[in-house]
Amino acid sequence: MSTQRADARRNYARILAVAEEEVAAHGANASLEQIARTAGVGSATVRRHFPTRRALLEAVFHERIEVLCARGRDLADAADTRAALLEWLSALTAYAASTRGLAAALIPEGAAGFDPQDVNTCAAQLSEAGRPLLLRAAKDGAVAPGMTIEDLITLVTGIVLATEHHPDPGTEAERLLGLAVAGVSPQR
Amino acid sequence: MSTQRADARRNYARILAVAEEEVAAHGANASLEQIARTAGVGSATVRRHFPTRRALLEAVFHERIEVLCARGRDLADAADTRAALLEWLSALTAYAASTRGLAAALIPEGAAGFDPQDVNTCAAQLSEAGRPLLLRAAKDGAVAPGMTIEDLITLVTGIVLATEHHPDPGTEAERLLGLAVAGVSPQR
DNA sequence: TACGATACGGAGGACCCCGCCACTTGGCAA
DNA sequence: TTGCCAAGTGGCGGGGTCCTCCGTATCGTA
Repeated sequence: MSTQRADARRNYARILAVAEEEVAAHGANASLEQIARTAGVGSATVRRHFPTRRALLEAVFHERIEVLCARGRDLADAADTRAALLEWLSALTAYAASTRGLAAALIPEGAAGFDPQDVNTCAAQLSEAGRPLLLRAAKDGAVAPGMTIEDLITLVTGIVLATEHHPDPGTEAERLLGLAVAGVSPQR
Repeated sequence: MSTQRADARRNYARILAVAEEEVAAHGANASLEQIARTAGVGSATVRRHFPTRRALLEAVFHERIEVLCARGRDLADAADTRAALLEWLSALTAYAASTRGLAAALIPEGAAGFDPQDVNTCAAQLSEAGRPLLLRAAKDGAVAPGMTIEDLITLVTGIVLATEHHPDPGTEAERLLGLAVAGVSPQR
């Protein structure tokens, strides 16, 4: 491993750093060209390290996502399983809403998304982190049956996507999440 | 009114027709250039009739949306107010999920969206149609208080956006809607 | 029929993504 | 240390889009 040349690794890091800022500033489809320019490398180099835009986005968000995963692990043995799940969802929502481009990176690829060894995908990473919380809560009967962690993440992603425009995306997104959690119109 | 020249009106119609197909085929950001080409007009003409991409999308979906509004009116005096609201939401979801680009057109503009006389916006149109249903249901205590029709539409939009990729977007979107309606984890 | 406002569309600039390919450079072996 | 070769680089060109400007054609009317 790491049979990579030293300069290649340096460039990788440089590009990643610049990409972080650029994505934060201009959202999910920041100009790759621009990133290359301010990183001081050719555009081909960017494409070499990150063959697709998604690859770049995922790399950018990877460590950030890790924080959420850690949070999930912390909550894994909380006393109140329902509260734990909800808190994690809330954290996810807040985080996605405050990080430009993250939601877009979470929604699966265009095609009937099955690509080999995509385990490191941000979405998969999050699923791993959240699934235990959902399972525990389900065992306590706190959530509707037949619900998967992917459902929840998709829901959150959607909410964040639809509120990105809003003056205050964060609180708006959390409001809608609360709504969905409580139920728009639960059975009586 | 209609002080428009005849050829202008013809072109408008042609462009709109082509745009419908093109958007259906390639989603919300179909190539305006391409639309102009297959409509047999210059790209400037497209931009003249529809200054912004949103304007074009809204024109494309306007009549389609009207169907949903009519449905809302039909449901306005149903006996079961809750069922009426839910059915409308379901119809909206199904419709948005099966019509490429619609969801994208529903999410408000990038900037802190306040543009004058935007009453004819698709979103506003839908709000008008759905609000009575929500109000009636709320009066019967069937929905959580403090919820606006915009909230619901945003929720649906988000769900559709996040499921667009899915092999079967329609059923997936409706599943998630059902989930949100029933509540992910309602209070006991 | 002639004229003026209205509408058209092509050209050109700016940007972007993408693939190719000749060149440089880093790291290993002698 | 030196030399070599693969790994890595970046610039260039092609194709595409969006957008604006401006000379020109056309419509509708006087």
